[in-house]
Amino acid sequence: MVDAQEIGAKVVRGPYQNGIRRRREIIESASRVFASYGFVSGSLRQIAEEVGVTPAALTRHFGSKEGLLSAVLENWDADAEARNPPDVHGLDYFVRLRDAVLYNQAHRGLIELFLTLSAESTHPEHPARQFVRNRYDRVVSTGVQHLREARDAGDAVWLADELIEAEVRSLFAMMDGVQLQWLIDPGLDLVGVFSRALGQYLHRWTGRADLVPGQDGQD
Amino acid sequence: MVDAQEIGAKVVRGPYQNGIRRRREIIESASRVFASYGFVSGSLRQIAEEVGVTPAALTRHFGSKEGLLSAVLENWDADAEARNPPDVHGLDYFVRLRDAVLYNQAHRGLIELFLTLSAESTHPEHPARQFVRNRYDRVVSTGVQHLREARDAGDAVWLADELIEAEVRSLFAMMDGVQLQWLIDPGLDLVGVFSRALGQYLHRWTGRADLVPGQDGQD
DNA sequence: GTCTATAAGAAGATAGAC
DNA sequence: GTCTATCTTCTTATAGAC
Repeated sequence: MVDAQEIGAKVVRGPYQNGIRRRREIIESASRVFASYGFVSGSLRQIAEEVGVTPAALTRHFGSKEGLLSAVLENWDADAEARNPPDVHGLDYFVRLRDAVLYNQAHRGLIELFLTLSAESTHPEHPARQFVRNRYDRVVSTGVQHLREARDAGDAVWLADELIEAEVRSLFAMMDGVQLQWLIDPGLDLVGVFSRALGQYLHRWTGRADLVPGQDGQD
Repeated sequence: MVDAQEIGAKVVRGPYQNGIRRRREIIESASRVFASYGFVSGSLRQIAEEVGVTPAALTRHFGSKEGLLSAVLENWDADAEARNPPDVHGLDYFVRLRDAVLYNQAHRGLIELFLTLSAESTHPEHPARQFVRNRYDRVVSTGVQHLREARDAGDAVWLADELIEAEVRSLFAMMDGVQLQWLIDPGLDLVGVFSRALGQYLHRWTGRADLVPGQDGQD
């Protein structure tokens, strides 16, 4: 990689550094605002105020409000991708979901953004519709792949492929739903309820009882 | 009941009838709009246009936009209340959930309204926040009550009360989540995925295998 | 890069005519 | 009961100064 400051034998004192930092600040602020108010109701003004610039600066950076949404979604995806280790396979993938929920509990904005945009993009003309749908397809097919792997390796009981998809879909549905309940009532023992239910899925798939956590959600 | 038209021995040609019908039309239209766009983004203009009146007529009827939301929520609650038969107890209550999902599938607006408002009211200052939270508490405690009843009658295995609440919460979470997936991708076999997952809960609670439906979701 | 100023429109709500 | 007309505020986006 060539350092941008040395291109053309002339040292360019960088406005770039500031621009990149600003861009990141804006995306983070926009994520918060879209998470709280949705894309339609969240305003550029609000985001600009949080960052400490004017709304005009935002459209300058991202072209339009939808451009900003795209940047937020890309950022979200990249974050999520970077977070899950690539060497986890089969049943371990599902055991790890407990960590994902733990992470979400500590980063409320993430799950808020996901659920808010998901519900909102239910509408056919929502700009994030395709993104949400593709993401769900990806998540489900990843889950299916891992459960199939576990089955073929003999770690899980035999399940027909259609049943595997139904199992994976209902597991992720439960995960989303519990997180929604937690958003509505933060007093809920999110990790406890989730990991117990997760344990029931693992128990059913493997026949092993040692995968069901205690009632406090600890192993 | 006294007929309003006969009060005071004089026949009053009723503007009431029209008013009541209008009111119902407005509430139905508002339910659709709030379901599609959420409360914050859904506009009085849009609703007024659907009904064929001006926005001023709406604020005349309901005082404010929030007043209209209250009417929508009350209407929704009353509908739901009227729909579930009161003589269903214990395990039957959960078996009936399959019918509820079937009904929701045929009335997409209902589940759309619920999920849209739930996600939206995640925000502390949303006017429907308390309503959504109370409704969830009611749903969960009703479920807990029925499962406890089943347990005490010997229809379900013994489960500690805290475990019962976790089971009920994860079941309703799964139900919401599957419905969300269906809203995002209407091609999904909603009833199939749900009733299979429901069957797994019933199977776990009772030990009976005959409660798990076939892979096509039929009994 | 960020600003001010402003365009062009849509929002909720109110006043008063009919 | 519903209308028209109007008020105030807020929206996204653009033009041009610095």
